[in-house]
Amino acid sequence: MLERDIMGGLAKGLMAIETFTAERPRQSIAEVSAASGLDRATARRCLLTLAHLGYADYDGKYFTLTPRILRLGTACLATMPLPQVVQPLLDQLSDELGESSSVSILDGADIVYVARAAQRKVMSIALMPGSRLPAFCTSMGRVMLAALPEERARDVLAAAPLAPRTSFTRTDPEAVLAELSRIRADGYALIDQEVELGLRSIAVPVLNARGATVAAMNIGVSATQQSVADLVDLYLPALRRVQGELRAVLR
Amino acid sequence: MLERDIMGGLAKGLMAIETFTAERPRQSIAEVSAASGLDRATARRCLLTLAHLGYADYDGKYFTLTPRILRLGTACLATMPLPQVVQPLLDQLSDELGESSSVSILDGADIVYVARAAQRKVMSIALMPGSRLPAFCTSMGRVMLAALPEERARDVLAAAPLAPRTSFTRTDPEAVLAELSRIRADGYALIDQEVELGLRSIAVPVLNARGATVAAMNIGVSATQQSVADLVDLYLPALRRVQGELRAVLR
DNA sequence: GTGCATTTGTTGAGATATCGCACAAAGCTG
DNA sequence: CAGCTTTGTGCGATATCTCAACAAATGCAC
Repeated sequence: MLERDIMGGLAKGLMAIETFTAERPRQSIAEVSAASGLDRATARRCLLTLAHLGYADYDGKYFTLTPRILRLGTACLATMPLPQVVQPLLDQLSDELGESSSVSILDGADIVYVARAAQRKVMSIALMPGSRLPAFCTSMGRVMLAALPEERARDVLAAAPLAPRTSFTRTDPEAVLAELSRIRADGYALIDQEVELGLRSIAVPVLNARGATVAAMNIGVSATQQSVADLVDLYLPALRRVQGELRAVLR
Repeated sequence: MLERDIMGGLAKGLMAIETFTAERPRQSIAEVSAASGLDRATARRCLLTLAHLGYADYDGKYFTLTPRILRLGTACLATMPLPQVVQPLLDQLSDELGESSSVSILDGADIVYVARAAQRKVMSIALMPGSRLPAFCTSMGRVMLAALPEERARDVLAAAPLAPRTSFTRTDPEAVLAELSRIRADGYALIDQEVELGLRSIAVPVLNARGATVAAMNIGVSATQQSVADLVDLYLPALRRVQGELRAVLR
């Protein structure tokens, strides 16, 4: 923390918050200290401050985050015009095709769902706005990686370990990079059971009026019911249509 | 900030983050300073810290929050077993009735949506997990207020100004308190266009195995299509059924 | 249980960083 | 260019951080 104009206390507090995950929803002072690398005394003061402000609960031993924490994130979700704009279009698209569709944005090596219209349950995990998946093995993630300068995409792929999620997952960065250049040429990405067995998905970029990629939009289908060719023949045209509608609306 | 073990820097930073709303997605240093009450120099350091950590973007003039902020909240969302548990039941309920249903929890004087299965668009505003509405005028909010000790509910109603959202909104705390005792007796809450014109809604508490109210679940319908009697006759039984299923599952 | 080793929560003091104020610099506007 | 608003920057006062020590709690072997 030697840089001027950087507040160490804020950075440490946010680090402490991020140590709370689905696997560790309740943590003691020492656990937060170990997970964050903060001194126990510092972790303790962060947590007491969070409790004092209502962002955390404290039972004398363990801390848990309260829903108040969500205010920090929702300000950002509400900030983005995207969810409001795309939700009705997504609903319509999903109804029309009878399949789930979603819009997500890129955050580092993850995609973050910002809107979703679900139909049947193809996936085992429940996706909702705010949910995250790795970018490298998802159709939407690859679309957004393809929109980055090649060097940036390479950095993202090098930073994460590319953990396989199924036997189909491509884990070689070079193979993914090659796929990205195909995506750039074709304007869409297609994955076949790389995220989850039985799930195929096709995605296109969501472009703004200036042609910049601001998000990605996909349709996910059951591998047992739809072939790869179906995805391109049946669903790509619909995605392209909504892509055009969105492009006209987004500033 | 004279209290021991309270970190002023963290508190100030979180305040700065909370000044970002849907109405003010992009803010300058002076705007954040004015909105938060922080000194400009302090607001500047907070914002630069957030930008340095990747929680905010800075174009030299305006700051915007990045999706990275969502990590803080998603840890909490993922923490709660509720969303994953209720989503499938909510989907089924919503399909069966052809109406939107939601589950929310109480945070202070607000309800926070944690899961939602949307059908037609009755409401003008888009609701999604993380969205907030005032508790006093919503069916789910009243269900959860009714579950509090009377004194706590009185505090909540006294703290907020009870701003009317439509001409139907009840803004007298005593009237709402009387309604709460009716809700305690009947086990459900019903609102008629108090949140938005044309919207009626009925809600029941989501109880855990020990009978404690952990959330609320509702169904919202168009006032032009469903009478108040319909809500009780047609939809309450379905809500009660799901309530029972949930109670068996929730620890 | 008892004794011992380890972990955890808390407290204190010096070193260090931040806060808020005042002022300088830089844009805007007419 | 004057007047106003906003942003950037030293500086003393003040609060926090780090590190250590210590007490309480916990775990464990027997």
